[in-house]
Amino acid sequence: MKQINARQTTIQLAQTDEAREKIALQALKVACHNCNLRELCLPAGVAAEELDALDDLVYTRRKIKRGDALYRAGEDFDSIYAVRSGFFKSRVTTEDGRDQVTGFSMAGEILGMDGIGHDKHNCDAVAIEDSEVCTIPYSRLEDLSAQLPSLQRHFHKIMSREIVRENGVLLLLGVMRAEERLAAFLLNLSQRLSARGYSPLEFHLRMTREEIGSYLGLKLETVSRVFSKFHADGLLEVEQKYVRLRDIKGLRAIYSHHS
Amino acid sequence: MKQINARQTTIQLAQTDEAREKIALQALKVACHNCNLRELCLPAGVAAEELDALDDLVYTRRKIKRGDALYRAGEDFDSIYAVRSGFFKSRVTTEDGRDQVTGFSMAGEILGMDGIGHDKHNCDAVAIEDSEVCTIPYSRLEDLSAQLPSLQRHFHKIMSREIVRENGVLLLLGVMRAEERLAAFLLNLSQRLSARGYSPLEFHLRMTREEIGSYLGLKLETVSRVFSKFHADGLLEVEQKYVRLRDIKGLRAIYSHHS
DNA sequence: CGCCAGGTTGACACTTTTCAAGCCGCGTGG
DNA sequence: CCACGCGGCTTGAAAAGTGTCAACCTGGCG
Repeated sequence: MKQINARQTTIQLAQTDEAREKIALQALKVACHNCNLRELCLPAGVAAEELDALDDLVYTRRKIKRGDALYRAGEDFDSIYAVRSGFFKSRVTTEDGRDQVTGFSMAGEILGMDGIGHDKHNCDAVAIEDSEVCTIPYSRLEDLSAQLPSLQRHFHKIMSREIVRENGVLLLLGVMRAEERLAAFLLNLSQRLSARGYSPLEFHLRMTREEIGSYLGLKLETVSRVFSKFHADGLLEVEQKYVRLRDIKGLRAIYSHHS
Repeated sequence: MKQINARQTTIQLAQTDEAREKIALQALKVACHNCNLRELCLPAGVAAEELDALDDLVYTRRKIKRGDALYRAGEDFDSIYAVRSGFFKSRVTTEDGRDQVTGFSMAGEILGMDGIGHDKHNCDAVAIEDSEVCTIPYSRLEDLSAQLPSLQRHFHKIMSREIVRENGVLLLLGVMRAEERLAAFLLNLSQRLSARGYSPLEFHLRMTREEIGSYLGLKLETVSRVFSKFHADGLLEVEQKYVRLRDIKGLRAIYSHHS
């Protein structure tokens, strides 16, 4: 209903520049309830009859070129982002310039929640391939989630899951050895790709060895060596960025049995 | 206003057992607007005239003995908790039993947000000294924050800050060396104690070397050695759990200059 | 008063890093 | 279309940092 009203408005104004711009925005605008990422993204759990209201939430998509930042640490926060397509890394940096990749984000995942607490972003989000995001103005999300309990509930879940995810990475960095870390990383990637309809057994890594290493708290040479060892042990095949998992159970054993 | 109504109700029922229990609850009940932790805790940022409504939120305090768990991984989630007094550690555990302390919580800090995402707690919260918490039923928090924008906003900030805090720990575990980790830990502790009116320069560690090590991704022997080295370098005095920081700038230099 | 958890210190082992050399493959420009 | 260059990857050898194991100390509690 709201959508129809919006369309009428743009038709009324169709003669002006402002209107042309508005039409362009309309074209860009993605109805969440038509989006194939619906079940993975912010609208998951929002009642179908309330989905229309979400169209007020997502105004614009934005394309980010490989290597460019969606946002950087220190920038003012005003929106969170849903990844439409592509791949991002998030990273934090020490005063003296060393950095740590804190996560990789793929389609349907939400970025930018680090900015809410202090109205400034705390980390960089960098596209590691050409990507597209939906921009969700935070003030609007606040308003809307006060009205839609299911949206509020799901947004809380998304933030909480980010905390849980980071707990997992802490475990990785705090107690696991190099082989366990890489096994955990590959299994996690496999599971998430699988949830998006890709093969869980073979995929292209979008990130470099250095980025994997930064995420896992290892140097790129160590990552490379562990890949080679996994290959030698018949657990996987690896050729540059292409990976084929040959023995998922073997990988799982490494990751959970402490060698 | 709501508080007065509640009191009247208890008086009406004062003859029954049920009522006696209710009176006990009333006595336990802490009005957030009388709590000296107000500015650090969930009510921070909630408008004064709305503080009364928070009394509906916090029903009960609960005492937790040193060594006991406030909640454990896998338990059903239904409340978050505000630390009234005492000290907690949070920890996650691998399948094969190794564990990682993910944080220490002191008065005014919020625990349990890991449970929202999957309706189960993801980690253990264990008191490391006799402690007391305010129980905040999550369903009530949801309802109330839909009505009080300032509460919603502040709760989001608290969750976001937890994400930011964990980003910091990731940096610690991912790129820092033992001395930097311990320096960062001590400076963080000093700052938080200072915010609570304690001396930033001398304090008692509530946790063992092993717990510090688990948090920092180090073995207890390494923690002990680094303490000894800091002492030898004139940065601090340490005697068992008592610590006196002698050279804050020196500690900061270690933590930020990568020596 | 004695026991025991918690802490310190030393010697040695092991994992991961560092430094170095060389290879591969992709994209650009001639 | 091919040659070239460079980022990204692999591998080796040596070094560094932290872990492991063990002995001993200390202080608080029963």
